[in-house]
Formats: sequence, structure tokens, C-alpha cells
Amino acid sequence: MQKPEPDPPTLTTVARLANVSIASASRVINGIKTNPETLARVSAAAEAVGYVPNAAARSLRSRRTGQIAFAMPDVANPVYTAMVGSIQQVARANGSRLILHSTDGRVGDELGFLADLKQRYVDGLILCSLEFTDAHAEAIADATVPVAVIGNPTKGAKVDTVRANSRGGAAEAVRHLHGHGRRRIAFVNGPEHTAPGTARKLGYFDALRACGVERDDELIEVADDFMIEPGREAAERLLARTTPDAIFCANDLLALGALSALRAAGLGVPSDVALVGMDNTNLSLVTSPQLTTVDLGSGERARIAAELLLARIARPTRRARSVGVEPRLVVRESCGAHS
Amino acid sequence: MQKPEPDPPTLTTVARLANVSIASASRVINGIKTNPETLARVSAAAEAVGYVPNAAARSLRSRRTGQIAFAMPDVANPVYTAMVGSIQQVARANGSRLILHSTDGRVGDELGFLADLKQRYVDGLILCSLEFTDAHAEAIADATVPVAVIGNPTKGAKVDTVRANSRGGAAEAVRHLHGHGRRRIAFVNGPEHTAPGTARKLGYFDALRACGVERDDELIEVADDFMIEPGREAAERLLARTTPDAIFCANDLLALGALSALRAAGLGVPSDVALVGMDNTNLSLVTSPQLTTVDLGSGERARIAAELLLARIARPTRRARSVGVEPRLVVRESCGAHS
DNA sequence: TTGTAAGCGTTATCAC
DNA sequence: GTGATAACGCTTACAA
Repeated sequence: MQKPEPDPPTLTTVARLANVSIASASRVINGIKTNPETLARVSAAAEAVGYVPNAAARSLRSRRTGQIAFAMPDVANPVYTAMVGSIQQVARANGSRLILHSTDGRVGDELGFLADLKQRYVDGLILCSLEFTDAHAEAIADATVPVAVIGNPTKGAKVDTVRANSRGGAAEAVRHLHGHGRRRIAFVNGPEHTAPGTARKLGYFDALRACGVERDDELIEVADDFMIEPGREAAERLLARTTPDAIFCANDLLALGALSALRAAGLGVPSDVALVGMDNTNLSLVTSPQLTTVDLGSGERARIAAELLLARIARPTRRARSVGVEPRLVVRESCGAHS
Repeated sequence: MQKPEPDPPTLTTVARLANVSIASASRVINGIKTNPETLARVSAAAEAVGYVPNAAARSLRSRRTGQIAFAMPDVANPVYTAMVGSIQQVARANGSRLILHSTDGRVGDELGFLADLKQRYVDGLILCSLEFTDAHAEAIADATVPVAVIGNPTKGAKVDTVRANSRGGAAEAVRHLHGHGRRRIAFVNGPEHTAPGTARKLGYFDALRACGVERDDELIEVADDFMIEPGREAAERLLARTTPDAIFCANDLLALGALSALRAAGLGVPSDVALVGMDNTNLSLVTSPQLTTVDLGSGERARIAAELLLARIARPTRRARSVGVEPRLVVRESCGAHS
């Protein structure tokens, strides 16, 4: 059986077969009210030839692609995959496809994707940026399609935004440690030039102040990246010079690294050193002890961002909205729950 | 400052500004050889107005979208996010965008995406299917764009394929356990109607036979899903009726669940019960003890699938290729490495 | 209600 | 080399 490979049927094919104009065929396909008889004829014809509308032609005319994009730092990080899942759901419910861009946190890549929007291959973009610069604000301002930001845009930026309160969350984590009798509370942070790095450090200080604990820079260590291995290395450096009775890590991955360093140093968790992470990734459930952490609502923030974006795509003139999602402490074995 | 919101510049805009025909403008934009002077004029004009070609118009004419899609069971599963990462890289190097579809392993969804290809919103699809049916083969056969499958297509299906050898990998895992003196080797499987479920069970039997160990159905337990919680429950059922000296789990997530059940039962790993998982997800590094596992080359398989797909998009008439990726045992603390 | 026809922004085939 | 011009497949005034 040789492939005949006939060109795919177009509206013209259908119209001809149904003996109507291509306009009528189009109306039927788009569910616009028509005479029952033509409707029947066209539907039958479409069915018969297996007609499916061509996406490119449709977008060209309608100026809608039915696609949205999500630009995120790292496909392998559970925080972001949680976001992908939420966005996927919203998009699908909306009949939209999802394009995934990976930025590795590089500002240049983010700006590149923003610029590419001019190609109009999507109806809008959700940008999850770790480091929002003026260049971002500018690029968004002259983007031709709506953008929603998950993160912390610069002050002036007029853009739909979903923020986490990671400063507050960090403070809550540290207060929790203090509440459990810890007094030498160390802090393992990620790169401090990032928005999360900055905010979480401030939260750490906030809590120390609130608890009346004096800040001790010896207890602070910065990892190269918000990842497991850098977390382990940072914790090793920390433990080489001092022994805290608690470590707050700026995210779960760092905490996993720290856990491994603590174990290697023969320190018990939480008996010797309590440990709290941040993000409530599914990783925090698989460690032993299970990790106490702060849920910053990644999935929910992404869902909201997607909804804001779709709303703006529908009504581009709405005023920019900014939504905050509050953190939630999740107490597990590494501090607070009986292990 | 009010937004003037001028329509985005088109080729016509550029051509007019450069005082050339739109054909010449097009040539310059597409890097087709032209007189240096017109080239300069057009480039300058394009630059001046910030011209960017419209994706929809381009695809309509050229019948190329510059997009590929990846349909996978679960965005949150590290095995698949590893695949996403690889595909993303290949796509990007090729100048293609990546569309992500999530199927939750539902056959109906997979078939739906296959059918949607007729809209031609992508140049091709990579399908990672857990359960490949005749309907899949049929849908692929009359798809209008190339498809590459990661998994095990039915025999007759003419489609580019990348297979893992999970049967062989499972056998290797079990032989490894046997080699470390384990004789009561239990097996926690996922749903057996899936391709991985079937293959891994066969591998388990293969190894028992090879090692001269008699098969004991009491040592086999099936989880509802390839996830942590079902894994824990299955392991609990297993431990309620017998005590093995090793458990082989059909993937890492199941192994994490089993680990937690073992811990709850007061059994030491690997002292009392050795444990081996499968997939070599990054999760296997964060447990304590770290998990011995079998790497089925997810990232590599995805990379190969992407390359096969792009190759076929470039030359649609090539014969279908089938590539196998061999498993690799990764020895860590839960069996074989000193903990 | 239905048909005619004008684009949407490109690319590609022609003559020139 | 360059410029008209005809598609690509569809939506949508507007006219009938």
C-alpha cells in the first residue's frame, strides 16, 4: 500500500464538497449560527474528509495563536515544575497550548524571549525571573503581547505581577527555630544579588531582631547557586568554623545539601542542629528526617499568574494587577515535629 | 505619555521605508544574496522600525512552524523533567520552540494530541507513552507531521523510536542484589498493564532464573501508580506478610516510598534490607542512605528522540529508525557502596 | 441566511 | 538583482 499523501483538506475542500461557499463552511466550523441544512451538509463534508483547521492560517487572520509561553529558570527544579503543572492546567482549561522556555536564570535569555514576543508566536508570556532589571521593565513595556511576572518587578513597571512574601516566610522560619529554643541560628543563603537571596536575608535579619538575638556574621554563609551541591559546600564551610544549633536555608535544595554536610559531620538533625528549608518542594518529604520548610505557594502563584495573563489577553486594557501570596510554615521532623 | 500603539511594522513598512519592493525586503531578511546597497538600505530600515517577522504569516507560507511538541505523562516526575531538559536543549540549538503537553498517562489524551497534529501547529511531536496501543500506531500513521516515540511501540508501527532496556536493567539490579548475598529479593512493581511494569517484572524473573533463585509470589507487590505514596503502601503490605532481605523497586519513586515503610518498620537499609530503585532520578541522591538505582538514560533517550525527530522533519522520507539505550547500574549506599 | 471578496504578512515564481 | 504578483488557509465586512 503506497502512500497517496494527498494534501490535507482545507476549507475550500469542505465547501466544495458541501456545495456551499467557503464563508458558510467557515461559519459552521466556527459554530456561528447557520441554516440547519447547510450546517448538516458542511459538518458531514468536514467529517468525511477529516477536516482540521490550519493553525497558522487561523492565527494570521485572527491575530490569536492560542499559545502562551512560560519562561522559567530551570526545568529540573521542583519549584518550577510545580509552576509548569499549574500553568499547564489553566492553559488547557482555556484551550491554550503551553510553550516552555528555559532561561537558566540568565538575564540575557529572559530579555531575548521578551524581544521574541514581537514575532507574535504566542498570545502572552509568563515570566518567572529571579532578577528583575530595568531592562526587563523596558522590554515588557514595548512587548507587543501581554506579560505576567512571577517575582518582583522594579517599582515603576506596569505589569501584572504575582509576588511571594519570601521575606516574611524567611522570618517565620527563623522565628520558628527560635521558638524551639534555638539561639545560634545559622543562615545558608543563595546568591545575594538575586531577588530571593536579598529578600530571604532581610527576613532572617527581621526575625533575629524580633527575637532579640544579636546578628552574628559568622553564622551566615552564601552558596554559589540555589542547588544541592553548593548548599553542601556552603554548610561545610560554615561547620568548619562554628557549630550552630540550627540552620535556616534559603531553599529546600540548599537544605538538602546542608543535611548531607551535617550528617557527614556527625551531627544529628534535629537533635544537634535543627534545619528549616524553603519552598516546600516534594523533596522535603523524602529526606530523613523530613524537612520543615516554608511553602511559598509556587503552584498557586503560577496559577494566578496564568489567570491574570489570560484575563489580560481577553481584555488588554485592564489596569495592571499585583497579587501577593502568603507563605505557610510546614512543620516536619527537622524542626518542630516529633521525629 | 500616552501609548500611540502603532501597528507593528511589516515587511511592507520596511520595503516602503527602504524604497525597495517587498520581495527584496524579504530576501534581505532571509539572508538571500542581494546587491550590497539594497541590503544596507533594507537592514537599516528594518532596524529603524524594529521589524520582526510575523510567525503566523511565515508558517502559513513556509509550512514550517519552528515548533515541536513533547507529550509526556507527568510534568512533576524527575524522569520526565530530565527529558524536557534534553529536548529543550536540542530544540533550542535547532532554533525551535518547545510545546509541552501533559497526558497524565491517559491514552485518550495521547491520541488527542496525535489527532491535533493535523492543525499543524508544530513540525513534529515526541511522544513518551507508557502504554502504546494499536490506536497509537494508527494515529501516528495518519498524522500529518513526523512523530518520534520514546517507549515501546507495537511491532508493526513504522515510527522513529528510542527504547530503554528496562527489562535488562531490572535484571541487572536484581543480579546486583543477589551478588551481595541477598536471597529473599522482593519486587515492588507499578501497574503491570504499562510497558515499564511488564518489562521490569520480566527482568526480575530473568534475574531470579539466572541466579537459580526460585520465584516466590509472596515477595511480589504491585503499587497503584509509579509514585511515592503508592510505593509506601505496597511496601507496607509486603512487610506485613513477610520480611525480605532486599527490595527491588520498579522506579525510584516507589523506592522512596519503600524506604519510608522500611524505616517505619524499624528495618535498617541496607543492613537488614537492601534497596534498589530504577531511573537514577536526582531524588536518589538526597535520600539517606543514598539509593542504588539503574539509570535508564532518560536524558539521553530524549535527546536522541529529539534528534531523530528533527532529522525526519528535515528529510521526511528516511526510513524509520529504532535506537536502544542501555541501562547502567549506579551503585550507592542502599546496596553495594559502603554507607 | 448566504455568497463575494478583501485582506492577514509572508515567501516564491516569474518576467524584466 | 529586482519588482510585480500569486498564493498559503482562513475570517469577516459587506452585499445580495
